[in-house]
Amino acid sequence: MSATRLLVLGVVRIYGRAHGYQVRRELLSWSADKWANVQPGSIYHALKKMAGEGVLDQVEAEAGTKGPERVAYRLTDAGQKHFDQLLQTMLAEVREDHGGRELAAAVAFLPALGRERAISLLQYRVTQLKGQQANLDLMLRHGTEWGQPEHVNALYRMWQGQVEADLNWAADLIERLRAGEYAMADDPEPAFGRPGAIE
Amino acid sequence: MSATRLLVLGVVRIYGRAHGYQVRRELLSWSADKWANVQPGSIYHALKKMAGEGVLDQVEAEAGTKGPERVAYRLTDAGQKHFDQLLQTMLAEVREDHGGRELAAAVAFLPALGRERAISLLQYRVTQLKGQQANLDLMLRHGTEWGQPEHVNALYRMWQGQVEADLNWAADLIERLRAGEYAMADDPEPAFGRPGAIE
DNA sequence: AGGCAGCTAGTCAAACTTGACTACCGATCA
DNA sequence: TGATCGGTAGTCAAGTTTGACTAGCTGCCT
Repeated sequence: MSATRLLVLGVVRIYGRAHGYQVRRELLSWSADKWANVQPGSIYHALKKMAGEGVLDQVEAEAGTKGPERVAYRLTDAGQKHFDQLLQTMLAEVREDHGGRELAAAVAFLPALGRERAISLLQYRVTQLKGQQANLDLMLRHGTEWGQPEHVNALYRMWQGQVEADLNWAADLIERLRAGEYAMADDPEPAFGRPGAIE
Repeated sequence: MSATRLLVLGVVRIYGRAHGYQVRRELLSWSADKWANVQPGSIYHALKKMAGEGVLDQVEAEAGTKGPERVAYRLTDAGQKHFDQLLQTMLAEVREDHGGRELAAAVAFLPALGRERAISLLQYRVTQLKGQQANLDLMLRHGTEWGQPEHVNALYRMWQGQVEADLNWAADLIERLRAGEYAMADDPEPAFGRPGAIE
């Protein structure tokens, strides 16, 4: 539902100022149309919607530039906050993220969170996932007792596998971040030599 | 996109004849509003749409029954075919199934496929997943060479984990089906004693 | 010069989803 | 008796997504 918003907002943030087609092209180059299904219409819609909400500012294109309209946008302060908010929520919260779309979008902007912040959000995610795991275990054990057809177990096993994979991934990512892997926005000395690779 | 269709169609199929609220209640009792996000509007919409397409027949409610309208539906022959078609596709095809919604819906009706058919569809799925796995491996190995920011690796690892979980689940389900687990629609002697549990 | 292929930029109707809302009925309870 | 609570059945406007379509410009070929 808001994977599109995050992606659009994030791309505008990267460019500082961007018009619709620019966002569209960038996202296409990330193949985001596949893993987050962002279609042109959704992008332009999100842009307009957010402009209406005040998280984006419509900046007129520099005069004299030829071609069609080309309306450009820029993040407002509220926009920055909104971006952070979305990013945090999507990384930390599990909810029925339809197909990991939102999580994937969040990971795409991972460095924008600080290293420590990313780590604690992921820890929160891990906690939630453990809770889900416990629930699913219960379901599997006592589900058939409670009159459900047995093949529903296959469903529970599927969800178990997904939750476990997510859990392992998150735990692994936490460790990598702790080890200094990946360049994060708040890393000191962003000089050459790559700040703190595996060491 | 069509998880709703399959669920609605499947419930009507089970009842033989059902009206909207009945379908809605049944799906709610499966918590399908959570794992497949089926909301009332979608259900009634799907029902009408499919009636328009000829896969469902509008049967008038028996006269004299009180209360509001209560329009009932029944599967046509085309409806049976459509149901089979959807079920097969969603079980076998991986595609960007947004959040496993479609797969979950398919598993809910697993017994409706025969045992052998379910097995071969799952085998097809396994094949596809192996292909995806190979692709992701490539991406992970040569991705950073190709100018992508390193944190994109976290994305690939996430997808890898998901694909692997799906793969293991499918393989496990195949074995369980082979071992005779779960009552399938085409099992011989559906007598008491549970046909062919683990043996 | 003419033309046409392809990129740029975005629009739009149709489809679908959301979930709050209406309205009817039976039962319970003071 | 009549107020009101909960279950039944469905509608509807608003919001969102889809992806095919329009239309201007540029560069290149002939």
